[in-house]
Amino acid sequence: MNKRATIEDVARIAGVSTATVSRTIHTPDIVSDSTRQAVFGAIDQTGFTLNQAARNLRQRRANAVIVLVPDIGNTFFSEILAGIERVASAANQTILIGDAGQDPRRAEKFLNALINGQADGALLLNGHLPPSLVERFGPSGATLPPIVSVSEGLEQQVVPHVGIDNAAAACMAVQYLIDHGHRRIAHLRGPADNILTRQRHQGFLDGMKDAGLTVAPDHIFDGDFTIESGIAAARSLVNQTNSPTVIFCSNDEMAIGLMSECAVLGLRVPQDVSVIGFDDIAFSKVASPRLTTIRQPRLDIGEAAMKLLLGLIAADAVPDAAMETHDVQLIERDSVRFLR
Amino acid sequence: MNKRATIEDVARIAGVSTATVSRTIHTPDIVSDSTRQAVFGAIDQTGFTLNQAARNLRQRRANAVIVLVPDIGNTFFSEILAGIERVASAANQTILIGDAGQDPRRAEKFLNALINGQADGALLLNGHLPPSLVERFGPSGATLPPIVSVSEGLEQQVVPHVGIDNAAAACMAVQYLIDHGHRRIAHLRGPADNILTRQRHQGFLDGMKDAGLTVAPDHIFDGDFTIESGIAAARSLVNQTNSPTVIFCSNDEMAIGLMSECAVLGLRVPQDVSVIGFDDIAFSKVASPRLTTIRQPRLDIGEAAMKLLLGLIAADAVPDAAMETHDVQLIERDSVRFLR
DNA sequence: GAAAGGTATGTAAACCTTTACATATTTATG
DNA sequence: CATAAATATGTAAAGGTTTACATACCTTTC
Repeated sequence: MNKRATIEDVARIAGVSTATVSRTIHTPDIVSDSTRQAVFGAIDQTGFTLNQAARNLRQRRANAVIVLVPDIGNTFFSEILAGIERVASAANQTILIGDAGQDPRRAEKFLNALINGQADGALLLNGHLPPSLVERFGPSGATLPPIVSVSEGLEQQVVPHVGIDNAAAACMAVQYLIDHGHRRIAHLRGPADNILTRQRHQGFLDGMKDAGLTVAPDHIFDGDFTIESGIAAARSLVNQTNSPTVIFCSNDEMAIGLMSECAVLGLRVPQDVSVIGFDDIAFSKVASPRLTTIRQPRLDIGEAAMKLLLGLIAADAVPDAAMETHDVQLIERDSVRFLR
Repeated sequence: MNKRATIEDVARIAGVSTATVSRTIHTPDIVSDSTRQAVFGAIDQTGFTLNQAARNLRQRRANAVIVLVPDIGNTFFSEILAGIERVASAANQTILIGDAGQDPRRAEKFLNALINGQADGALLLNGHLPPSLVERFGPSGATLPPIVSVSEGLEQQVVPHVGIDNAAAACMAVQYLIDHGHRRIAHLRGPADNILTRQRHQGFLDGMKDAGLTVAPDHIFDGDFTIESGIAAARSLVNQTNSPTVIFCSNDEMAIGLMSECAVLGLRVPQDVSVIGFDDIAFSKVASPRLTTIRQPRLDIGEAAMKLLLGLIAADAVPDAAMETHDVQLIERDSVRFLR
């Protein structure tokens, strides 16, 4: 059992001190040619790699960030993750992914990584900053560690945020529907405690109000961002007397579930009822009919968030509440009918 | 700037030695009641948390495993991940997720975590064990660190594997199609260099052969597991004279893309052509028509793989080439027509 | 040729735990 | 009551880096 080579082994073989080895590795330029050759030779010979735990301990830095997602099995998040991953990897940062689920205690547990030195910063995709963390770092979170919220904003936005203007985007969707002759517009919302739900619903209401339209109470459906809740919405829709001409769904999963169930129930989309979604996930362009929706630049958002976080970490800066808003785009496909 | 509390601070406040604090934290039972109280009191007072880097360094253990996926934005992997995550979290293990993409160098880079002490084991979902790693750990990989391959087997299966019997599953799909009266059966394959592609294609060929059926050369389509390649397959299908009655797609993404494009091209599924998929991703049950497919128990596979890996790590055992095969299930929906 | 500056390297402390070993105290045993 | 065993705690080394500071040597400059 030959144990792993340490920097000391390399130093001995190369005939230099450990300090020189360390320098050779991190700043090759400052050592002499002969030393550099000797050290790299010894490294090759021993198969040495730096022990990260020792490095992290000494530097008091983890070179890792934690990414907290509400559901890693959800394609929406996994594409943001891909953006995060890309930037992290380029910056030689490890990402620790935590699936917080619905359990705030799990979220808290993951964020412990910030305190115990496992991570230098955090990306919050689940819209919740555990109060205990804020508490720990003094009143008003004045000295919070580097944290950036992504996509879902926080109740108290005490850290920078990267995402879109959800209300404006929802309002834009409504305007598009109105332009297409729709008046009886329904909204299938997300889960009640979600901040996106509120923002998008507000945008929906604003859009309706701007156009002088009223919203029938039974034109507001409650879902939870899952395919299943879209299916359920279709079922309650079909029993309705004063039926809407179009349903604005707060995400694509629900829209796709809803359209699928409409087909089962004999309701044609868009002839009998139109549907518009939100997010533009990959499957939206192969849904039946192909789903008109609002595209979020998820990859960009993930990349931007990670860059922002790295900046925060590098500058050793305390996060403020700056917002970085990315543009959305309405993707016109076949699920919204033009009413004459 | 009050720095973080160390175990020494806690020891001082509690009036004990650092060794006792460490013991109190990890094996509370072996210290006296009064000591325990004093230590926990001091911990609360200081807000102390263990520095993981120091712990990892001393224990020569990272309490983390690396998970290598080919594409984190793919729903198929993200559900396996959810299973992995669940078990890891219960065992207090951190998971480091690496998106290897198509670049073997990136995979290698991530697996460095095994060598530099950042991870105690690895879960390989991308079907490739970098040769350099095997080389490093001696001939025939006799002393490889704990590694388990998941879903995609390795060319040289030198580590345990958790997945399904892909050939048998593909064969089962073919039999199902034959039972439904199909004879001209096509196969839309995955990317050429993928081991799943070979296994599933072999199963397809076996199933055809068993039934005494021949496969027309132009009934083999090449895809790459993406929605887009399904769309492309539909386009080449439509130009064909000797057209198949059904297409067995090597995954659901391609099947869904194919069905969507068939609709665009005026080809009705399943009246004009039937489709069967593989994986049973969430969107398959809301595709149009609802997709008949083969379900892989992804959550189970993820959980089983992680458990296996943890066992390997705990036992300090060298992995062998054991296989753990999970059962698949044919999910019958509406995309395969019963030919009279 | 002495002083100053630059370059390359070495020495040793620090980072924060865990744990083998030693020691002190208490309890059980004959 | 002496001894053995069990319990509770302390001491100090070890884990593998990085880095402030010191040192040695080589150039340059006046």
